[in-house]
Amino acid sequence: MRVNTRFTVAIHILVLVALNDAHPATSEMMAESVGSHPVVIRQVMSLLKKAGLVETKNGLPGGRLSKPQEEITLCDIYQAVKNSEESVIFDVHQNPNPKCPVGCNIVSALDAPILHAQDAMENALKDYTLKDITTYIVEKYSQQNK
Amino acid sequence: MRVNTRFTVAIHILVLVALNDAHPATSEMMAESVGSHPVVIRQVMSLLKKAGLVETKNGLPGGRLSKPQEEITLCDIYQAVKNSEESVIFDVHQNPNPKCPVGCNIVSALDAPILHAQDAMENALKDYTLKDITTYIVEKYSQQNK
DNA sequence: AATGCCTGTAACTATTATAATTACACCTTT
DNA sequence: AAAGGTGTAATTATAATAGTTACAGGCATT
Repeated sequence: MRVNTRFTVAIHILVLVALNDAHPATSEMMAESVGSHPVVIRQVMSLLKKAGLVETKNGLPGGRLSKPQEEITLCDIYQAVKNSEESVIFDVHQNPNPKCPVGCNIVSALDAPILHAQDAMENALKDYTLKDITTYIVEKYSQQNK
Repeated sequence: MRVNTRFTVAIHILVLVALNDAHPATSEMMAESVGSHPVVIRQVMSLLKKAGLVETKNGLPGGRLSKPQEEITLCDIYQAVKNSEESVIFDVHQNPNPKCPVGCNIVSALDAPILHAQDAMENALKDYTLKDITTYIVEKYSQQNK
């Protein structure tokens, strides 16, 4: 698997939880759907839980959404799984020369633009809710089985 | 140094080129300002050259901008240094289970939102030009030396 | 209350992207 | 021709992150 997939894995998990019809899926079953490892599922689930998007009970398989699907945006999910390292899309190079007029000011010069880009990205993610994703998947699937 | 810093290194280089006052900087000098290795500078420079943002002559130190600073947006720079891998902010998990209704459709379900977020980010980068960055740096530096 | 199945999480390993570096052919100026 | 630079391929080192192991603890069924 590639890097940085926690975000899409989180969406995948939430779709499974949302569509879960009374058959609580274990982390092992979810891992099979996602194509990953049960512990990865539990780790991501833990982040989603901390963010208040999902509720689980220790020892019991599955979980359920804390809010209606329509109220969970992809931005909420993104913020749930991002860590502080990733909190900004771009990393600024670490060791610019403080003795150079450019080197000593490049980092602060880039603050605003990078934040602006980050905000724009997160706002764009607010245009989609979990409901949009589940709806797409359910419709696509029913077409495929027509 | 951290990952993914090509973008900010590229900006740093272009600022040096833009502010370069008749003293062509070698890749070694630039590397000292950036806090990196001369070859990294040449590699990034090569990408900027391919993107038509900068002109250099083999064998000769330094280079010069192909366009006025006002016409080079941070988006232009971003697109110059991104590779196809990074062309999308988020990687989708690679092995969703094709036998699962969710697994077989999650990737295409995420296409639109991810592209939307990517576009929003790139558009936000268009709000800043190289001129904005150099102006900020020059002003900040002159304040510091008042 | 005991067993079995599950979660939660810490800790470790493997993988992989990317920065750093080495090496060298080729260009330019003196 | 010599010195000093670029361009780029190839290799190594580093670090982020996915995968995995291990295990303590919760819950339900018996």
